[in-house]
Amino acid sequence: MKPLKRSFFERPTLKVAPELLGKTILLRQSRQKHKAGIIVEVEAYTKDDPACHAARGKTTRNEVMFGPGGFSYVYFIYGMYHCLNFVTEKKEIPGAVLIRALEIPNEDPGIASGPGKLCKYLKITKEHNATDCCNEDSMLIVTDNKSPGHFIIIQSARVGISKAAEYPWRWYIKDSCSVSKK
DNA sequence: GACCGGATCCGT
DNA sequence: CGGATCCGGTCT
Repeated sequence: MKPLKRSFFERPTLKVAPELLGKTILLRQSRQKHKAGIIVEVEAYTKDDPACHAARGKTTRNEVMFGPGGFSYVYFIYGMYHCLNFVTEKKEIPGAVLIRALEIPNEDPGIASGPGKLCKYLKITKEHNATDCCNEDSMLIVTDNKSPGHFIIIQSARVGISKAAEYPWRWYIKDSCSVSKK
C-alpha cells in the first residue's frame, strides 16, 4: 500500500481537508495485521484560526503542526479521549485536518463515528503522535481508496468549539451512516 | 504551584 | 444536560 505523498499534505489546509474524504487510513498492528477505515468526516484548523491549537504559537503539544506536512498530530482531551489529525502546509506554517469519523468495513457504522471513538477503535494514543504518515513503513498511513465510490460532500460549521464557531470548515460525506452528527 | 476549560461521549 | 477524568497552557 502506497501512502499519500507529502506533496498532497503540503498544500492549503482548506483544500486538503475535503480531499481526504473517501481516503483510507491504515493502522498497522503487527507484521501482517492492520485495521482500515474510510474517512467520512473532517475539519480544518489553520494558522490565524482562533480555534486552532497552534493559534498562539508553538508549544510542546502542538510542535508537530509547525513541521512538514504528512505527519500525525494526536492529542489527549477531556481526560479520556484522543483525537487524530494530519499536519498540512509546509514546514513552519501550522495547519492540520482533524479526522472526525471513519466508516469501518464489516463493523457497526457507529463504531468510529466521532474523533474520540475512532481513536479508541484504532487504539491510537499519544504514542502515535508525530508519525510520518508518508513513509510506507510507518504504523499509520493514508492511502487512496482502491475503488473510490462517487459521493456528495457537505460543508458545514465545525463541532464542539467555542472560538470561530461560525467558520464552515467541516466536511462530510452525505448520507454516510458513520458521520458523527447530522 | 494552582487553576481552568477543553477539536468528546454516554447515559439520563 | 451533567459527569467522567486529566493534562497543557496560562497566570501567580
